[in-house]
Amino acid sequence: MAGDERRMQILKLAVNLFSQRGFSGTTTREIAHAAGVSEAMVFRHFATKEELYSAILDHKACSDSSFDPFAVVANAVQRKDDRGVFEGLAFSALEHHDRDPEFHRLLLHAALEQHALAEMFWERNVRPVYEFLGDYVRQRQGEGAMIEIEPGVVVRAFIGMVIHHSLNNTLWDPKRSLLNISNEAAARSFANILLGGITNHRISDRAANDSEAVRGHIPESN
Amino acid sequence: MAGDERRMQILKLAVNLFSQRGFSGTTTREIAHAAGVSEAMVFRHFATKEELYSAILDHKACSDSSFDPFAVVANAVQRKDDRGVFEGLAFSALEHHDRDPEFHRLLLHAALEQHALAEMFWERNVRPVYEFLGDYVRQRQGEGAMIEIEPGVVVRAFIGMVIHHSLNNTLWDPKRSLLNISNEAAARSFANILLGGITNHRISDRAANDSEAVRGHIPESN
DNA sequence: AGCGGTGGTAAGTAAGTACTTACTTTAGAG
DNA sequence: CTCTAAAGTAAGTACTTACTTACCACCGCT
Repeated sequence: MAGDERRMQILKLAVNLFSQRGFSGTTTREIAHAAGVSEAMVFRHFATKEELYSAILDHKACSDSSFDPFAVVANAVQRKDDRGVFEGLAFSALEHHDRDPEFHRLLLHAALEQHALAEMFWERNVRPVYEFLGDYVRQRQGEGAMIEIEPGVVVRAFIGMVIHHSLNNTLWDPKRSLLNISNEAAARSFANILLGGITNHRISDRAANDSEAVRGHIPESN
Repeated sequence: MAGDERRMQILKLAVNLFSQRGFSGTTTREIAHAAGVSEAMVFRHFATKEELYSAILDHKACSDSSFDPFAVVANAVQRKDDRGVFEGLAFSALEHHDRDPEFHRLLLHAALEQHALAEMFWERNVRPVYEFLGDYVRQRQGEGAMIEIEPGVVVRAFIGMVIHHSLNNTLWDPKRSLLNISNEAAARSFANILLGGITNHRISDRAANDSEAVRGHIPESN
């Protein structure tokens, strides 16, 4: 087997193991065995276990990405199609996660282990989305299309819905016993909730933003 | 030092280490050293490393809980105070997570490692909340107070906002460089978004549930 | 045929790893 | 003070870990 081919094969098998057991839970022997070669072969292609791990995260997070959130929503943003923006983003993110469930686990492991590449991923892939979406919300607020609310919290709420849904599907409830719903339906519902809420207000009573009714049910209010 | 006292001390120190490095990333020697005793002492109190780990998860998830979501919202549920229910729940969950950030990490590690107690926690602590909130939404829909939408997806969306926010604060962005907001404000905003959405609809145009505009921007629509 | 480079391994090594054993110290009851 | 039970440890054991070394087999090239 050619060098590059074997390298890729080891990498692929290692992804699988690291995503299931984490860095320190995976042994180089297991990786070698899974790839059907001796341990020495692994160490010919990757100087250390850490280097193999980094190569994986690097490969997954950067090169192989294949998911460009900006391209997905560019069209809708230009047309100021709020539903298009949020629903499109949610749908493509959910699809991406479905296509590569290992990545989510891998990333969580890396973040928990405080691996440098997890922070890099955050800075390079997450922060820009937050800022981009935040700007969009701010713009739409300026146009009077959206209520006055801290844009950051809107973005957090929406990304929360989407990521948490993926996290449930891959980690907590892979059988989907709690909620079994297509990505289309989920994306549509999340966008609907964000944009319209769930209460049946025929006349918008949004003005009462800090309604009195809320107070008093929150323990330790300050 | 008395037996129970030492046992508790070891447990406490082990929580800290396990939450930071996970099960296989933490050595019994580190635990012993952190507690200021010899390894033999750890194994006198806990037969195996696994038993210590389970004792921690058990202790954290069950006994020490100190967070009863049902008690928190019972009052608001009875009064059909939607904002009270969701804001109260969000706030107390966020406060709880703030008070015990190690637990979130611990739980994630356990889930990634597919530890049996993670599933148990899910079944005993998460599923009931989903079902309870789902029932509440269903009831309010029956009363015409909420739009017709799968209750499960509403609950998922809301819990997603809250949990994802906590996850960001403890794991991804502990410096809160992306969003620095009090738990009160976050809970209020999340509840507002869920209940009212963010668009500035003076007249509710919610009827157009499956608006045509959305289609066509979603890649691979089936 | 001979030769060098590449793909491959068996058999190491030194430093951990979880867990044990055999032993000493301490504190409190009679 | 004496006896005992529990708190505590130093120094193991058997095994695993990441990583090396020394060597083999094949294949294209002159």
